[in-house]
Amino acid sequence: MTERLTVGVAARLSRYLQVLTQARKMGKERISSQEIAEYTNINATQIRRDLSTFGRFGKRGVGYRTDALLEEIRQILRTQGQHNIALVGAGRLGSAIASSPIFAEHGITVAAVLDNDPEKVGSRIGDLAVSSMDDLVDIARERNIIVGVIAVPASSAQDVADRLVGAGAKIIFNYSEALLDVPSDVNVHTSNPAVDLLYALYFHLA
Amino acid sequence: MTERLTVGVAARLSRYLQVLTQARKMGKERISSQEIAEYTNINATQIRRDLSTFGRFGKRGVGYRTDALLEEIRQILRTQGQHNIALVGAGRLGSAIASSPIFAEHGITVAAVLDNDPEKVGSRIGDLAVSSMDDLVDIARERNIIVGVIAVPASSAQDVADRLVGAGAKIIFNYSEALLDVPSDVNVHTSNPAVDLLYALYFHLA
DNA sequence: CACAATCGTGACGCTTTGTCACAAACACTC
DNA sequence: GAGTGTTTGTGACAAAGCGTCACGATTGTG
Repeated sequence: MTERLTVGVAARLSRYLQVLTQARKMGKERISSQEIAEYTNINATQIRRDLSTFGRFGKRGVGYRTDALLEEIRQILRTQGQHNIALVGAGRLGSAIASSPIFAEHGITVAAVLDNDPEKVGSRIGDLAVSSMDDLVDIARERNIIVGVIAVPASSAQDVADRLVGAGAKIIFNYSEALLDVPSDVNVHTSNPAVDLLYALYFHLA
Repeated sequence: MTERLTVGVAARLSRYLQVLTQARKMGKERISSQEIAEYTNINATQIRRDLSTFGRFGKRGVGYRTDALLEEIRQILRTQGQHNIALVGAGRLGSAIASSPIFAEHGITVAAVLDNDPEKVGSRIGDLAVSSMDDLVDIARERNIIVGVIAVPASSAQDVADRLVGAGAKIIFNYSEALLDVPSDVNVHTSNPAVDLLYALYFHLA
């Protein structure tokens, strides 16, 4: 067992993953640290240093093989397998997430879409049927789900979070504005585009 | 004119902003560095240090006044005003973004929704009419827009990015998987939930 | 073979962050 | 109004992380 990566390194590896995935899709077979640097705004030397910690993946004078490097990074992050996630909320945002191809590319499967609204239960989103919230516990157990995504209005977000935790979720992606109260062994990632935007604006104006 | 903040400080201030906004909505009039720390996983001492760089906003023995601190931070980030953004893509994701209350709370107005599809042009999303992409340049000039949000499939994302740049956009939020090529004075933020999820998974499994 | 490109890596200094410690200010109770 | 507990503001210092320069090693190309 290798030591645990620091937050910074893991974050940068994730960025590399993102760039490499896209590069592969665009048919690029090789990529240099310089090119990755342009897309990520991360220093090229830093990139090489990050990668060389885990092995010699590149060829001098040539660069890295896109495919191979992608696999290496996934291995480092130990996320090569298939992961099932549960999505709560079958509204506009939920539908958008469920039908996005972005997850499948990274080995993540939206294994269930759930909603409280009886009218939505049973309807189809992509090739998934919307399940009732009452089935959450069973579904989570059956499909080995530890990641939940919350795509409901802020008013019911805490309730959904409680139920996800009750069903065994350990990682929650929160797309509502609500601040969630969860046990300390559960990890919440709240995404707030508005705040990210203000952050970006600051650097633009400076 | 104060000096420019470092990336780290600005990022943390943004997190505080997020927490404070929610705290205010929940009717909390005062908040302590300790409480902010619990929601952000940022050290309480660090929080106090960050804030004290810009003034003495808190009261010893009491904490910070939510309202006042919120305003202070917005002032530090120089983002108190009203900001107009253009949203391209009137599909599921676009609609979800356009009708989210999350932006209004932070002084950000979705000033225009645009789409290529003639069938969508003219239809309403919330209280906005969808405009044609052809009107982008005019709209951007009239409403002083420098921020564009891309909510279209990856295949047309680069095209949209080019047109946004042509219309004067300096900050682009990209919700597609595509890697975008833009001039160096334009700032691209690509959001990839799948990669963020792998990142979170790594720390869970470790 | 000469040359250009690119990786891998040592070295070093700067910046940022984490942490302990503690005085000053405030609220509350009795 | 004295005493107690809470919380901020801040100094000091150690640890970690990052940026950068430099340079040899390796590979592809003409």
